[in-house]
Amino acid sequence: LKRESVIQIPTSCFSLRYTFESANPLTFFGSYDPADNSVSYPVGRSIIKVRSTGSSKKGKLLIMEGPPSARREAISRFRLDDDMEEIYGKIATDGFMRGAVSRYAGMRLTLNDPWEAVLCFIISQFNNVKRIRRITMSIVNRFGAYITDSEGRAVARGFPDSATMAEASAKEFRECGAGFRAKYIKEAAEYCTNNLDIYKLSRLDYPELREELMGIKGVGEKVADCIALMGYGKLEAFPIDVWVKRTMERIYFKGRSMRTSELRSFAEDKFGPYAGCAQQYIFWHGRNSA
DNA sequence: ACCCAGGCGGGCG
DNA sequence: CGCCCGCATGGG
Repeated sequence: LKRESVIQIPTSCFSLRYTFESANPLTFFGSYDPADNSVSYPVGRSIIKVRSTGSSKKGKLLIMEGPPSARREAISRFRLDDDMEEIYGKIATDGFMRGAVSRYAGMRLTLNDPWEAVLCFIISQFNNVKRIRRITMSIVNRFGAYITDSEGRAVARGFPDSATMAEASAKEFRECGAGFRAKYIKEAAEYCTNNLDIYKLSRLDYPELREELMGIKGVGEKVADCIALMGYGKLEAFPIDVWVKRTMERIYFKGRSMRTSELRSFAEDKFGPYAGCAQQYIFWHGRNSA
């Protein structure tokens, strides 16, 4: 019997719950258990479970169960090496941002597998959070490879890779509830299997990466920025969706209607290299306080 | 019934 | 370029 490893690491300024709930890829294919404040999600052929203890004076403990790689995976996935003092200092520069950072203290961006990010954010377009999760889970449950326990019993499914999904038809994605996005999913799966190795794009800088990603059908400016941010960790990426646009117009432009290009350059000037982190707080706080 | 959702592609001027 | 439209589907 293979014994799963349990690792504890101290964390500071980290909220597992806010991080999970804030509509990032983990929200769409992971699961959160409020009973023990834990998040479980598939990585390869394993399930990783991460539990965060209550606050202590020395910070919280993060307890991980899973394969030996669980520690490294969780540190990467939840960006635990980020210096939140530094980041908050750079983005909490006005009343709204201080309020957002205070209300959702410890909410982190997540860093996900690029294909996970491509699929989740294609599904996200012109959609709502609840339905994004239902569609994503439906696809995982239909196409993901079984994950088995030590006795060979299937306990869950992994995130399906692009090659597996490229063999499926748009009709099957429509049956998962994807609607008009089904054809984008089909084409993206084919493109990322046959024409573009998205795992080799990590070496590109943000502008180059953005252009490459926008070569995928169904990936425009906003979705490309989400993928750059949450699939490649480009913190300067600033995705502008309806909530970010509305909130920025309300807070910074007296309710005037602004072009996306104007909001982008405004954010670049105001938040610089941490614009993506600021964006997550604008999005989530703006949406939940509307 | 009507409006909206972490937008995008295509067509038009 | 910028702007406008249709788009699948389900919840408020």
